[in-house]
Amino acid sequence: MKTPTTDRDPSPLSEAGASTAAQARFQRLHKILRDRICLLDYAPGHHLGEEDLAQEFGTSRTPIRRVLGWLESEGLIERRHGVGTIVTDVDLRSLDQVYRLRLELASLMGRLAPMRCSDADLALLQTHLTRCSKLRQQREPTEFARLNMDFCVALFSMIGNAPLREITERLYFQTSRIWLKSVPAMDLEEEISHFERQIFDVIEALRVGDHGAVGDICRAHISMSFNRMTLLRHAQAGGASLGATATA
Amino acid sequence: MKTPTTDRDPSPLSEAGASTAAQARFQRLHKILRDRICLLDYAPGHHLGEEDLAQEFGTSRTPIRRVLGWLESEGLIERRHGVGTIVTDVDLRSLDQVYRLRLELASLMGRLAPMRCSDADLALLQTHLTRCSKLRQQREPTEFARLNMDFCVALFSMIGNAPLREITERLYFQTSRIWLKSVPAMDLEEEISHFERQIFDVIEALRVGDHGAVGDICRAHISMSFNRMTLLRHAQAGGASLGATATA
DNA sequence: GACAAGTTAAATGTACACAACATATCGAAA
DNA sequence: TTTCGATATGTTGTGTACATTTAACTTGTC
Repeated sequence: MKTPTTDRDPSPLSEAGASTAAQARFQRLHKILRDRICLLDYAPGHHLGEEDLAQEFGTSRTPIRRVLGWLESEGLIERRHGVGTIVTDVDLRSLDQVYRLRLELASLMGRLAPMRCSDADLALLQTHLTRCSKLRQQREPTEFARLNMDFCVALFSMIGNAPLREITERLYFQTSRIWLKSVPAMDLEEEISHFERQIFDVIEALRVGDHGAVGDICRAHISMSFNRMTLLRHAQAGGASLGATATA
Repeated sequence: MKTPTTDRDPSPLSEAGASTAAQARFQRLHKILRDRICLLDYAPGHHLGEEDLAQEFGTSRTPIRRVLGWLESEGLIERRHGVGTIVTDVDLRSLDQVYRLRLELASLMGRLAPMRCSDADLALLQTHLTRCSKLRQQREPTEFARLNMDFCVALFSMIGNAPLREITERLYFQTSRIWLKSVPAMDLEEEISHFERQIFDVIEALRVGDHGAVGDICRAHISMSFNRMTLLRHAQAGGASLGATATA
């Protein structure tokens, strides 16, 4: 119950689920650290000490180093000899490129191959919708972040084209935390409202069996979400240049 | 001179070029092993012993293990505790999925962002065209494989959208060796002829500045190449079921 | 007071010995 | 002859001590 580890998902990382104990531990640690990074528990620039992590998880540095190597290959952290391991940040130019690509990939989601959507999957998305409704009253950014991640992971896991699925997940994990950084400064209620509508529309499209529409819905929401974030950033930059109230 | 290591390419793997000696060695080993896998020097199923590699490159197993971990994250090898490390194979279903995705990504090549094409890049592609012309008389599959890889790497490095560039390279390295396995059974002269036309057309499009056309040309050639390979496979399968001359 | 060289501390990279694991081999009993 | 099992062998995973590198601190001099 503490760590579900999602054993219903046959291919979260690359291929079949963990067979040996070592691979199981590897995937567990990988997911834990990845979530900490993507949920801003480890913000960009945060220092990750191998020794500290080894002590926390009761192992030596060796398995930790393997996990860190994987996270490095995914572009989430950066290691420098003699300096340390830090969570990477993404500049606005790169972020813009990633989002433009994500728009195109979203269109392909249900078109290259039909979505793999069982009744259990639909039920899971329904729970996300319920969680989102409750969240409209709580308004906790942390819970919003986790719900967003849970929903996206669940949705992406339904993508029929395997390489597209992996790439979509990869790009999401690379950029979600950057978007998340802007959430506190945004109108949280509005964001939650938009997100709730996205979940609702996606469920509707899946229920009807219009898999192409799922991609279009996601594309539209990704686009609008990115636009709101960009607008916010420009407003902040403008306000800073005028009133000099920013931290910089 | 022995190992060019392409220091003109600012971002072959993930980010900036190797700064420390350790990272330089890592990238060198990574490129060497990746090329061996993708050029079928290590065919699918081939066993890669950590101890052997360590001895060959004059290091301990530790740096080797780091490189193997990276190759594993790229889907080129598979490691199993107590068994060994083997080069992965790709079944036809997965191969079909990858090619369908590559078609779509090719269309985006010059559309998401303009190609980064300098005069030096054009000159490099010209040398590829020259090499291809010479190859029409030599007809060496190995050289054809290397030329194909050199051209694709050079072309992909011009993709303006960084994440699309990385993904395109990644998918190419994942599947090129599978296509390469079928080359010996194909009409090599025809393949070389097609490839030469592709290079010529790409150069022409780049010279005119029609970056969108570059993607369309590549898409067309990828599509036709995959069709020829599929046709060949079906012919082999049909012949095997009729005459029982196959290895199976 | 400012600057520069040496020193110290902390981090990742490396090497090696050992543990855990899977498979092949050999042999004895039914 | 067949089958089951113990054993031998080879492979990757882990733990640990040490080397290498970087940045910050200290200290001495101009």
